[in-house]
Amino acid sequence: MSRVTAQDVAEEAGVSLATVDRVLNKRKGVRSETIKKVTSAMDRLDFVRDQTAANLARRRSYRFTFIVSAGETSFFSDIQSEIEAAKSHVSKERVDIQMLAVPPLDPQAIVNAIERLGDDIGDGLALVAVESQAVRDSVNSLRARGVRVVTFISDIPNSQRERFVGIDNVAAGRVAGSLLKRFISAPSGDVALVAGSGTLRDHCERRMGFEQVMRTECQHLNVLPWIEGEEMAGVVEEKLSQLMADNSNIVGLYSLGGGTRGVIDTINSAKQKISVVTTELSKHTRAALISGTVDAVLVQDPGHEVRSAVRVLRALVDDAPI
Amino acid sequence: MSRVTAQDVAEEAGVSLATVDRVLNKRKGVRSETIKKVTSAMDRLDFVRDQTAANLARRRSYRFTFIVSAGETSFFSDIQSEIEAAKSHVSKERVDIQMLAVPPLDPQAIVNAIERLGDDIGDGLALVAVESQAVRDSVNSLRARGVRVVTFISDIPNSQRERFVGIDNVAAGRVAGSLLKRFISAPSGDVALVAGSGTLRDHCERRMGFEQVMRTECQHLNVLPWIEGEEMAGVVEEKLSQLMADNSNIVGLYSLGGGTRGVIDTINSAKQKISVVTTELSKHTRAALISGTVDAVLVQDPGHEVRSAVRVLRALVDDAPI
DNA sequence: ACATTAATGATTGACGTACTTCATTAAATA
DNA sequence: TATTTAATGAAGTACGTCAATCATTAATGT
Repeated sequence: MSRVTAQDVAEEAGVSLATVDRVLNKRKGVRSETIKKVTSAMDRLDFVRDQTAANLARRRSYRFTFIVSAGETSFFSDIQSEIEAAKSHVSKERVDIQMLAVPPLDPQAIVNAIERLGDDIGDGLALVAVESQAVRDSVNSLRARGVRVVTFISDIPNSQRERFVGIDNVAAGRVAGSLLKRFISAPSGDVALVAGSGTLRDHCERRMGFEQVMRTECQHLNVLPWIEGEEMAGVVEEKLSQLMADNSNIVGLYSLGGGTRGVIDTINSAKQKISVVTTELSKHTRAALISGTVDAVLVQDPGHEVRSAVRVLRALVDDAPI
Repeated sequence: MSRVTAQDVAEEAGVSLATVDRVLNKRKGVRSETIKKVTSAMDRLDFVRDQTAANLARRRSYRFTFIVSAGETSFFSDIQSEIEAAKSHVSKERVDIQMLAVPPLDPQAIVNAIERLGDDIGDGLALVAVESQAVRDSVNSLRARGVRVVTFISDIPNSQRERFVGIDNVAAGRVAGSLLKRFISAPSGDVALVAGSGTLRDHCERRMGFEQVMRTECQHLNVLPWIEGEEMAGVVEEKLSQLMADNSNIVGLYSLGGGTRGVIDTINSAKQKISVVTTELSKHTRAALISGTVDAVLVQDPGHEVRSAVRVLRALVDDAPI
């Protein structure tokens, strides 16, 4: 009934506990023949090493850092509270999480934060990334130091980050596109795009997916150049109301992240009937969904993302399959 | 740097380690005054007890049982493989998971399985429930024995199950309804509903949400009595093609779970143009989505559900907040 | 003042693994 | 054969907590 221990393996293999330990931790000084004896005994007995006991003995406690944007959007404050929640949850299992909020859309701020942390960054970093060569370099040098790095929400491809935790943003953009296609009944017209910034990979990817659909399936619709709101509702509101004043032909809008509240306020005070698809579920979008201002909201669950990031980082540190 | 231990707390409080332990485990024989000294020392030092070390000392290993339907739908086989994946993942952390697949839609099968398991059920049970008094009683008696029980995917309200892990099915139904509303351009017509069974709470709830939207926002559409496919593609295909042969006025269809493959096959071979919304992402629905047979698929991520169930069960056993 | 009870300390051996040290054995080399 | 080298065993300490035992001290009742 009770679990198989390394001691059991030792007996089964006819060797000493010390040898099993040497095999387990890949230390030298064991003949390949005996290694085989031990490993075969292991899977004969279905041995799985008790990672928690191992961590105890190693006196290893995982230390992870989360760097997130301090944007004023409720999406990011949601993420922060989810990280806090995860933190107190996993602290019972010897994993410490520290969170750093940096100014949004500022690659240098991220780089500085990483520099300032130094070794205090711990065993792993989860990063809401901004695409920039400086950040990429920073990530790569962390990896060279053995720090495990994952990106979440927004990715930095071509960097040495080991994983991206999050949704398939291109697919999300495509879904938004096909939804908007259905919602728009007008025979033709313009479609507005509102985003946070072109340096955010997730925004670019959603845009890609969206434009794919528009190009192939909605020749009757014309996608306007996107509005960059820099994660601030005020900026979005200003730029968007300007755009809508200039252009009375807008029939649809896709808010693909950042400053959705500004979008909602603008649409509310406008007279045009516009079909709207947004990202991020918050109290604002929820209300707008119910009132009919917004036709659909594409949700990503921040709690899920945070927990996945922790899980993946832990697996990376343990060299376990994901 | 290193973590605060119970020993540190003892020194800070000016008591012995034994006393701290008594407080920690709520054992008797400590004056309430001393309890206060200890607890205040604890939060002065930010002590969090190392749950993994505690489990080791207690030689506690969590044992959970998952009971799922052995339905032929790919949704359930997905769930089964996700459970297998979770199993090997958490086995490193002294939690053992056993999975039992029972015939679908058979409350008695669930009850029998629980009886047969006896104490072998372990510390907790995660159950894909079928609504029935027998199952409810069975769950309640488990709870009385101290076994923690959560339902997932489908709930059994009014039972003593402690949590439901899964999506808000009423909301999912509403989303399906409002999507279908947009997709259907015909001025009037009938809408077909395909489900697994009325004894599955999740199906009923999705139906509720769906009909809510239809009733309030789609007076031009008439929802037909639902088809129960009993989780078998063949049955669905038979009943649905019959229905479509009898009724040429069908303009929309909501497949709210179970036997979606049958729906797709039927629609494919029919000549009518019908707007379709389904649940469960699988290779069939994916293909149908791309080919245009299906207009939208509402996904729930089985891996996420399984991991949540494990997490919740563990927290329940530890008496930790969720 | 004495016996009784309750509260606390001190100590110890688990739990399953990591890691080190020292001794022993076997095999390879001179 | 003597000597070096490599492989293994045996034994111990540590990690942070649990749980039990026994000894000690303080508070209570008679």
